[in-house]
Amino acid sequence: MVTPNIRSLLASKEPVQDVTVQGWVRTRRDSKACTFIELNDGSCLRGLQVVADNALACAELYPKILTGASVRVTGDLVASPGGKQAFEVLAKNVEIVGESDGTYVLQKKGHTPEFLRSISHLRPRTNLLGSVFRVRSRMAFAIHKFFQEQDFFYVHTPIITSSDCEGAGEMFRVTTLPQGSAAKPEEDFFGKPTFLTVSGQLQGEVFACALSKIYTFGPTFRAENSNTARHAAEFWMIEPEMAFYDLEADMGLAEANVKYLLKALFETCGEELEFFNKFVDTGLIARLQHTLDKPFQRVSYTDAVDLLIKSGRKFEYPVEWGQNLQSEHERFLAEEHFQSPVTVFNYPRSLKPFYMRQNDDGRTVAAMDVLVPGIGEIIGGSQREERLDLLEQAMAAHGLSEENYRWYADLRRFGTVPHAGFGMGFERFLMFATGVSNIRDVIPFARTPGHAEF
RNA sequence: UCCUGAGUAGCUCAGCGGUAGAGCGGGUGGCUGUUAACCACUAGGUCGUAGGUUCGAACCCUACCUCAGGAGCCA
Repeated sequence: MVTPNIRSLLASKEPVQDVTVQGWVRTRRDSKACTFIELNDGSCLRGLQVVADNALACAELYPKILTGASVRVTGDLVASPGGKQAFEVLAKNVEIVGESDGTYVLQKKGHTPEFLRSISHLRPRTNLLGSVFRVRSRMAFAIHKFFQEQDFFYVHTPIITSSDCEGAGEMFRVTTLPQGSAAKPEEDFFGKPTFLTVSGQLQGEVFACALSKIYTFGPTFRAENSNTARHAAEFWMIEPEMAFYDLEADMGLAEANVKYLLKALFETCGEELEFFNKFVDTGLIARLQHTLDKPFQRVSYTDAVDLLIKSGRKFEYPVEWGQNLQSEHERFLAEEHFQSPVTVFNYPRSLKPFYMRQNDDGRTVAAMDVLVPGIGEIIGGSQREERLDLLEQAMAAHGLSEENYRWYADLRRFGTVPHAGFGMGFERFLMFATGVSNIRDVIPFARTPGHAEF
């Protein structure tokens, strides 16, 4: 039996005879002649009010309809005399599909995100997490639309890899050898050391140098012992890679990508946005609208350093050309100076991995980071070094073996082309889009140091 | 990993040296087209764990655990 979801019923313009609706009870209120059940099936934020008369044969069940129970209701969708909803279901019959009891912990009142994290199996039933995960799904779809509409091909890069996207971070080892085994890597399952991928970029470049424009969108893994609200050991990343793109075009695509997603957000998640704006972050909608309306700011790393020095602001970490921009610096740029997302480009060569394209000044590379207010970096990218001699120099300087990266150098040996790409942290984007301040609350089941529940 | 703060009822919190409290949630009863419904009664606690100080510790001290915020690393 397939029954209409609550979203479609609430969208109705007129009464409907004989509907069946199923969902979970959010709350029940008794009245003299009837009981009111607020039903939610996750199809949308709002619930459906069910009015069940005490004269019905099923009335004896009402006391057992506690918060969290699943029920099936048949009745008519009618105009509601109550002020808070246009339509409600006047029940002819109510069945309990699955009971709940007084130990069900979710209440109609608010819960802290910290508590909800401890019940990840129940939290999708809350307004907050339900909204987050509806948004997550729609944004994932919008990402595919954005790239597919521009003739990008979706490439499935490997999860298990033997190559290290140098500079991306610590890797999780994948092995079938018993714990503490003294066996050599050659005796392991793959005959060599293997890891969970930290990035699909290098393999993405392979496909960009064949299909021209590609993107990956999948899980990536970092074994960093990072304990912050912005880091997870398992997260999803979007990584486009484009042949015949320079840094300028790369930055343009990154900015267009963010704007496209925000547009889709406003079009498909209006109800959820209103909810976040009310209960999570009261400045959210204004900030997102502002981001959508105005062009992203761009500033070179060198100009950004000047700007920070001239700001007169006292920073905990000194600002000096050649040093990484610290969180406080990035925050100053995005939140105070530009008050909008800002793309910082042309970073010192010494700070960046081997594959980034050397600029003519000899001391910077064609790298870029997109910084957004409140989150910091959500996108990092670069034009890749397409000149074989310079790539080999860079690999040597980073102590990488020519043997392991021969396939990567081959892309430059045979029909090399300028190309570029970037990586966007999907959860980072979701935090920006929802105002939710902890990455653990935009991932269904978060994996962080010390935690891999469920 | 480092710094700071916090752990009291199922949940959110008050109490901060002298008999363990409220709201919500649960139970019982009442009222009512209700909508964070309302009113009354009721059950529910080794005050994170282990030590210590004190006549007496939820409260002060120490260690550990957990969580949060900030930092580093990054997406």
